[in-house]
Order: sequence, then C-alpha cells, then structure tokens
Amino acid sequence: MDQVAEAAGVSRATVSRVINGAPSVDSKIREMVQRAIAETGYVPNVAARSLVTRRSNSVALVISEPDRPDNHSFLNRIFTDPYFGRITAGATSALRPHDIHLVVIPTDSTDHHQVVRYLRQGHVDGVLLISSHEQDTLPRQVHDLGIPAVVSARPTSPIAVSYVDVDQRLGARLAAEHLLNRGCRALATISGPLDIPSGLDRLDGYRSFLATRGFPTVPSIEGDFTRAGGEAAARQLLTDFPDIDGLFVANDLMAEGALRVFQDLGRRVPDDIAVVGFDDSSAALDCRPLLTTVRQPVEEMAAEMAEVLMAHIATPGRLPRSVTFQPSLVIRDSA
Amino acid sequence: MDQVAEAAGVSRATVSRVINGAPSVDSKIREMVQRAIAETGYVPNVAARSLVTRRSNSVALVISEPDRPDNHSFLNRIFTDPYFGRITAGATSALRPHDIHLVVIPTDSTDHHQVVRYLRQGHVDGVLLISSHEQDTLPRQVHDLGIPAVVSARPTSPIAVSYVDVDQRLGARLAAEHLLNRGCRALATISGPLDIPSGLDRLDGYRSFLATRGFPTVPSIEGDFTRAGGEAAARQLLTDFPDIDGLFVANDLMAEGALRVFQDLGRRVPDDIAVVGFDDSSAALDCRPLLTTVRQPVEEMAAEMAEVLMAHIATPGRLPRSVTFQPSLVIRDSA
DNA sequence: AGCGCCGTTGAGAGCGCTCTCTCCCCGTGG
DNA sequence: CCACGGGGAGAGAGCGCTCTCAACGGCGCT
Repeated sequence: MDQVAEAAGVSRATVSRVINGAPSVDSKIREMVQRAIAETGYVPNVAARSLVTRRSNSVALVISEPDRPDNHSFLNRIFTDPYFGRITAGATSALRPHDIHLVVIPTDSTDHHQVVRYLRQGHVDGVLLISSHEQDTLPRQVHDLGIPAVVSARPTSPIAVSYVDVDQRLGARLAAEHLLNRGCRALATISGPLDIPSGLDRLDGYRSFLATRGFPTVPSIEGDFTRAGGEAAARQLLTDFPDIDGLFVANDLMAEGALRVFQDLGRRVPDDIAVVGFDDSSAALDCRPLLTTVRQPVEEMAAEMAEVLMAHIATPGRLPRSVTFQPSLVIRDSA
Repeated sequence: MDQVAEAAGVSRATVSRVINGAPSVDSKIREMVQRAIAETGYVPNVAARSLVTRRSNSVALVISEPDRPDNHSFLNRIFTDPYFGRITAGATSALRPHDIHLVVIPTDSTDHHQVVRYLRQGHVDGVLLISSHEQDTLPRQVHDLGIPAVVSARPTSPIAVSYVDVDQRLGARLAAEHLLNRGCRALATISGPLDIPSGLDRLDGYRSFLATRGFPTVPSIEGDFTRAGGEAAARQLLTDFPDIDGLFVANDLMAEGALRVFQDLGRRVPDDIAVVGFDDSSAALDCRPLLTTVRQPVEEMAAEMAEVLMAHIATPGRLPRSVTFQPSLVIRDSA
C-alpha cells in the first residue's frame, strides 16, 4: 500500500479512500491512484482490513444434524442430500452479489463446541444455521454467543432469533385436499421423524385437516426422510393397511422409495394408490410416475435467510423477525 | 489478551506461548494462564493472528464449470450433483482434524476474475480446484498466482501443479472386461462430454481395450453426465443400434436414466442389455436393478487432494506431485 | 483585504496478535 | 567463589490496514 501511495504521490490514507470508494477524493487523484494500483498489482490484505473493520465478509453455513455412529457416512449423507444442496445454492446466490463468501460447516452434536469456538473467533460475520432436530442445543448456544444468526425453521424453544420457514401445516393440508379431491377415501401418511418439528407439523397438519373433513383417524408410519426409510415405511404400511388409496409422504426422497415399493408389489400409481410428496426436490422428477408434490421453495428460503442475515450484520441491534413462505402444490402424475 | 496476561500475572508473550503450545513454558505458569483464559473467556482474534502469521487456516474449494445460461440452475446443479457432494464430504473430513475450514466457491467462466481476486486477497491458504473442462483457463490462472493448489484431474495443458485423479482408462477397461465376460457381444457406450478429459478417457479406454479383443468399432452416444441426458442418449442408442446387449455408461447418473428408458421400452436388464455405470455414487443404489458400476473413490480422492494441499501449504517450495487412484468394479444386478 | 468555511489530504494512532531479541536467574564446572 | 551456559519470561517492534483529527489551501463573503 505504501508502494501504491508513493507511486501515486499521495498518502496511504488517500489510497485507502480510493479503494473503499470514499466520495471526497479529487477525481484526478483518484485516477492516479487507480493507475498506481493497476501498475503495482496491489491487492489489499484482507487480514489487516478485518483486524480494523471487524468484518470478515464471510458467513458460516452450519448444518447441524444429530449423531451418526459413522462420521464418514454422516458427511456423505449431508453433502449428498439435495435439500442441503438447494440450501447451499440459494444462500450462495444471495450472498455472491455482496461479495460475501460461505464457509460450510457440518456438525453433529459431538462437536458443537468446535463450531462455537470457530464462531467466537470471529472468522465469520454471521451464521446461517440449519438445524431441525428438536433437542439440538446449537441454536441456543449460537444465540447466546450474540453473533448475528438466522435459523432455518421455527426454533422449538422460544429464542429471540430470526428464522425462515415454510408453512408446514398448510403444505400438508394442500396434499390432503388434493387426495380428497381425487376421490381417495382410505388415506394414510408416511411422516418424517417426529422429533423434528417439520416432521411433526406435516403429520399434524395432515391429520387435523382431514379430521375436519370427516377422517378422525389417519394411519401413519414414521420415516426418516431417506429413500431407504421410505421403502421400509411403505412396505410396513401396505402390510398394516392393505386397502389405502391415498398417501401423503413427508418428503420426496421417501416418496421415491415408496413408489418403488408400490411398483415392485404391483400397485398402480396413481390408480390404486395416489401419492403426494413434499419438497419438490429433484427427486420428484427422478420418480416414475413423476411425483405430485408440495413445493417448498428451498432456494428462495435460503436466499431469504441470507438477506435477513446480512440485514442483521449491517444493523446490529435489529430485532429478530421471521419470514414464512407459502408452499404450493405441484401436480404431476402420481396423484 | 492483555486482560488474560494481567489475570495470570504474566506478559502477553507468555499468553501467546501457551495458546500456541510453545514447549518452553513452565508448567505452573502454563496452568495459571490456562485458568486465566478460562476465567476471562478469552478467544484469540483470528484476523490479528492471520495478519502476522499470514495464514488463514482455511482453503477454498473452487468448483469451476462451464457457462450456463441460467445462473440459478447452475448453482442448483452443482450443489445437487452427488459427485460434488462427495468431494465436499471427502475434503471436509480430511481438513477437519487440522482445524482448517472450507470456503466453497462455485464459478463459471464468466466470473473467474472474481475468484482470482478472492484468492489473491489472501482469504485462503490454498485452493482445491475442481475443474474438468478442457478449455477451462482457471487452472492456469490459479497456477500463475503462485498460491498452493491441487486440481482434481490431470490438467489438459502441461502445468506444474499437483493433481489427484483416478485411472479413467483402467476403469473403462474394467467395465468392458466385465461385459465381455458376461458374454455380451454387441457392445456400445454412452460417453461423457467429449470436451472433458474424463469423458474422453473413458470412451477411449473402453474402445481401445475392446479393439484389442476383436471389436474394432464400438458405437457411442455422447451424453452430458445428467440423468436426463442419459435417458436421451439411451433412446437414441436403441434407435440407432437396436441389437446391443452390453452397455457401458460413463457415469451413474446417466446410467440411471438409461435404465429407466430400458424399463419403459421393455428391455430386461441385465438379460437383454447388461449395463455398467461409472462412479459408484449413491445413484447406483437408487436404480432398479441395482447398478453394476466402476467405483471411483471420490471421497478418498478429495481427502487426498486436501492432504496434498496441506503439504504444499506447509512446505512452500514443494514440488508438485500427482496421485492416481485405482478404480474397481462393483458388481450388482445390472450386469 | 481579511475572515471563516468547506472540501481534500496527510499524519499518526491504533486494531490484536506473533516473534525476535534481550534479560534474568539458576545450575554447573573450573 | 566466579565465570559461563541455558532455560524461561518480558519488552517491543512490527504485520497492513482504517479512520480520526488536524492542517492546508482556495473560495466567497463582508
């Protein structure tokens, strides 16, 4: 920087002004400085800048999932799950125009302290926290750190933190309505894990809506949001309730598994059983028949999370606020 | 830090020694300092540290893919592709024990300068560069920057840079041998994009091996490594060469698409057509029948990239070296 | 002509850490 | 008993940047 200053015949302060686009710089001088920068190939040192501005221009995307016995498969599952992929994509696209970079940090409950340490060290200006499990303590810990944060779903305990969510119950209702409209009368569901709010909300939204339409008891099998889990649940369901004709599956991955089982067992979809998924992930298009599903705009939600986070970073005292997206039904071939 | 020093009754220098694990500290003093750190809740400021050590303890994972007209789908495709997910997982697992974090940077050729600027600014200590397209100029640019880097495949132009790759031709040969051993005699292939070395190498490895076994001409359709591309290619293939009985598909995603087409068209796999994929990604298990495929240990390769990168970072003058992994055949139900 | 103001620039003090260099004190050997 | 050596702690100089504050010069005004 001294070199640039000398080359341009000005002081360091002026070089700094030019670099940071300060308005009160004579245009001639600005030009000289810019030429000097180009000639010397000068690039600001971010560490020095961060030291004084206390900004790192990067945010963490923390993906918190419960323990897995085998760490290898844990990382694999996370980075291979299209849901997290969509989140990453959405956050990246919102952050990029602001020249803010994403540090991706997967974590299970065994290394929360590492994550907390990382955050405290000031590596990042804020956190996008993807945490779904009810008993996850990370949201609270992050909140207590006092660092700007946005979480991906309504926190289970009342924490004053901004979050972005989709109207889960409405989504489930959309699915129920559609199955009803098709004429299905023997309804069931494969739910998500019931220790996850979204799993619970989708199940509850489905059942409570159907209750108002004269279906007081709707059978449900709990799944785990994986394809294999969907297969197992579908088999179970068919064993316990062979006569069902309408099924809501709490995410697309499980629905894909279920579809496969139905095919293997010779049930025609949607004629014998109509199936509605949830997410509208790429998996919905990888199924046969193409999956009718409740669309959750994950990319847009992640982008919104990023926007809200940037607002929090820009104005520290800002009050937390929550944004809820509306799901919509995407009708394809399975229902 | 001053506070800690005062609380422990020592100088800042000693606190620094304790934090960085310098050996020459009296154990009693060390203990006092550690207590003081715990009491004050002190956390080192990483920016200040980076400023003097010139280390950021993070590396960039740059994923360079060619232009896409629509940026949104570009990000989506990258973050949803299991191949990149496995890379991220592998790199993360190797980096984590060293407390090095990953900044994920997708890029198309339109914003290479942004990436270069980011790297020059010293945000990261090194780069893991995922770049497959032949005409991609980023590897060269990164190399010219002089920043430690490891690329994911043998560079097309001779650049003195470390890389990690799998023996593509051997993988293709494994597939060919297996098909031959099954008794297939009407062989074909759906290749990857031919402007990608791995696409080319797999095609060429397949053909040149088969040539030595008395199959001078083997039909091939060029695919694009996507599921939909695989479907289209498979349709085309069946139209052009209705009698084929053995097919090598250059990646699992396309194989999954092809399998679907064969099912729709009533071709039994493997009885009518045996199919071998490439990658052994999760997609191989999502197919029916389960996909026989050439396993590419992507996670291990990414981990190795990270190890090599860390070695380069640790010893700046280190000569570039390349590591080649052996593929292996995973026999399941499709061939 | 003198005064004061505003628009620009420069000087310099940090930001919080590491690391070299110096110093001190103790143990050892002559 | 003194000289010497070495382990261990402290002092202080930066690392490269931003930003406040002061200074300066030109302008319009009285």
